[in-house]
Amino acid sequence: MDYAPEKLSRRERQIMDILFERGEASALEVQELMADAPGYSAVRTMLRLLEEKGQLSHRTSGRKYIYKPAVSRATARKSAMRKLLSTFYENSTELAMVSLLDVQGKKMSDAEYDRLSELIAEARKR
Amino acid sequence: MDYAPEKLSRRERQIMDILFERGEASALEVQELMADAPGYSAVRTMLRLLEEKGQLSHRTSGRKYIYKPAVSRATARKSAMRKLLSTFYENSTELAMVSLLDVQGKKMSDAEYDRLSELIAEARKR
DNA sequence: GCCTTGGTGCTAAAAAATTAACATCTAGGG
DNA sequence: CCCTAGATGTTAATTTTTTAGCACCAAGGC
Repeated sequence: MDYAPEKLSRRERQIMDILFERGEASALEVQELMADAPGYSAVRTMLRLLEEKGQLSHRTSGRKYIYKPAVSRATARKSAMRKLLSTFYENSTELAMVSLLDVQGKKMSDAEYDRLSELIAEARKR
Repeated sequence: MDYAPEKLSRRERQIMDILFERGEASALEVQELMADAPGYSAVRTMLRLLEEKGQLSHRTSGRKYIYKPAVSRATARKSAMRKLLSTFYENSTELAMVSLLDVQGKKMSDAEYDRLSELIAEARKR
């Protein structure tokens, strides 16, 4: 299965992104994390609709609802990475890696570079 | 400057993605590339609105308009990669690289792995 | 016990996005 | 010259999204 944010509206997507980043959150927390946040009611309605569509589930904690994505982070990650590759990098791992190494702006530590090399070595073996 | 697709509606975003992937395209081509494509008129309207908002520009080719994103691919790439990292990878280059190496599904050639290692070596030097 | 606080449930209004329809223009073929 | 095909210009209707408002309910302090 994969996660298809293309079907979601702007606000729905914004909320899903927050939940993927955060893991899980209450309506109030979601609101606080939203850029250009609308009113509390609006946020709650969207959470409810997302749940009706099967994008979210919730558990209760005291009187609160805590929402989280219905799809695992791993699944969503994979879909998102694929979409990024196809949209911006002509499906080229190499091009994407150039961006990836560059994007943080600051240089990484030697230990980090070692770790990255190791990841490639592992992938090669497999 | 950076590219902020969060402000765009679902369809607008879908169109921008197509144009980033494709480089440039006419209204008809955009329509053909859209999933669940709406009518031709609808596509044209959205292209016009995107241009009014400054997201696109067009040139003419014969009687046709050929649209392309107002922002460079490099700029959009950087924004997209950053957003991906923060939403799904806790801003960890390493986590992202794991996905990146994994996502294509199939193994790469030795030459490709060599090239990737080289990229890391270069980044380290800099 | 009762009031206040902080949450949800539900409904409807408002705004925005999406779509279609029709008018218009222009190049090219017969 | 005239007609058709294929494109854009413009407007308005429809649908979806987004938002707010109010009713209700439960837990905790006084």
